[in-house]
Amino acid sequence: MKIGELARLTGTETVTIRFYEKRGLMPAPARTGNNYRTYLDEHRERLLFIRHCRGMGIKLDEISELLKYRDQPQASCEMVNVLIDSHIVQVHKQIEELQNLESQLLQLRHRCNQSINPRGQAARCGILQTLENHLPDT
Amino acid sequence: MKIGELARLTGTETVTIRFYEKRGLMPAPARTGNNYRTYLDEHRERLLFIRHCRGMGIKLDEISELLKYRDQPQASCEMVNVLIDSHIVQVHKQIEELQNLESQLLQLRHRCNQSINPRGQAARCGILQTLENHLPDT
DNA sequence: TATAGAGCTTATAGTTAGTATAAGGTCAAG
DNA sequence: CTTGACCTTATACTAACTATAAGCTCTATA
Repeated sequence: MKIGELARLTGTETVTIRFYEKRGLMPAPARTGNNYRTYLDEHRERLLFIRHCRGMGIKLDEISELLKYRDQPQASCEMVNVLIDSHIVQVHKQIEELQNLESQLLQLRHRCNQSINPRGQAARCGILQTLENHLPDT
Repeated sequence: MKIGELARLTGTETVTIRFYEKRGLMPAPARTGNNYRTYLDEHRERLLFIRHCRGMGIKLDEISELLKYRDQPQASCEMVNVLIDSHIVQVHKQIEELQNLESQLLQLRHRCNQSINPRGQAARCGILQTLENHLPDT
């Protein structure tokens, strides 16, 4: 199949497929006489694997790692667990940081002080003043 | 003060200060005879404003917007509210997406199947198999 | 047969918010 | 007089694409 069909089958942009090839995630496929890339089923499976990983937020470098294990069935899969575990920790940290940020933003938003700034002048904007002097709560 | 002192006072790298200048967030300051940048208190205040915004995850383009209102005290501050509100919505969406991702990752992790793959061979790795075929739960 | 449109090819630049590196000028202290 | 800290500029790199340009190939239709 040509790159367009592979793209359709996997929900991937053709440019992204070529990008993965340049990054070494996808092998350079055979070419037809007119220099078009031709893909086989194994390419589609590999690409789906990559896209599933991306859907989990796994980085391309880490996906390269995973592909190595996928390519060597006899290898130990211990590192796969390690990789996923550290990814989980990372995602959890991100969530906590964003929750923190959200509560700070909500506090900042409450500084709007519409009551004492009825004309809505920037000079008396409680939000701008807060950003000027310090972060809320600190 | 020179750039190094400004950097120390605001907890910003000197390169970042120059970067903000190039991006138009910080004005080009006066230069001494030896071509060193010289900053005043108003520069320090502006930079702190920027850093506080960055601490809230606000993008540089949005900070440029906020600085415009900061520079025009008579202007309406309505857009400030709008900007912060949309940022809050955005952060909330990110949190929800990451929570979704986390639960998917946890499910993936449970596919490890140590029991039926005691040697830990990649060929029987439940995680790799799951990534191969589909995302967990879908 | 000419041409329009879809699809393929490559290369390059832009996105975010810096960070890293190189190569060089300035200043104070030892 | 040289060492070290500090300043200057410019360029390239990060992640994972996306956008753009310029050009080739194939098929269908006028």
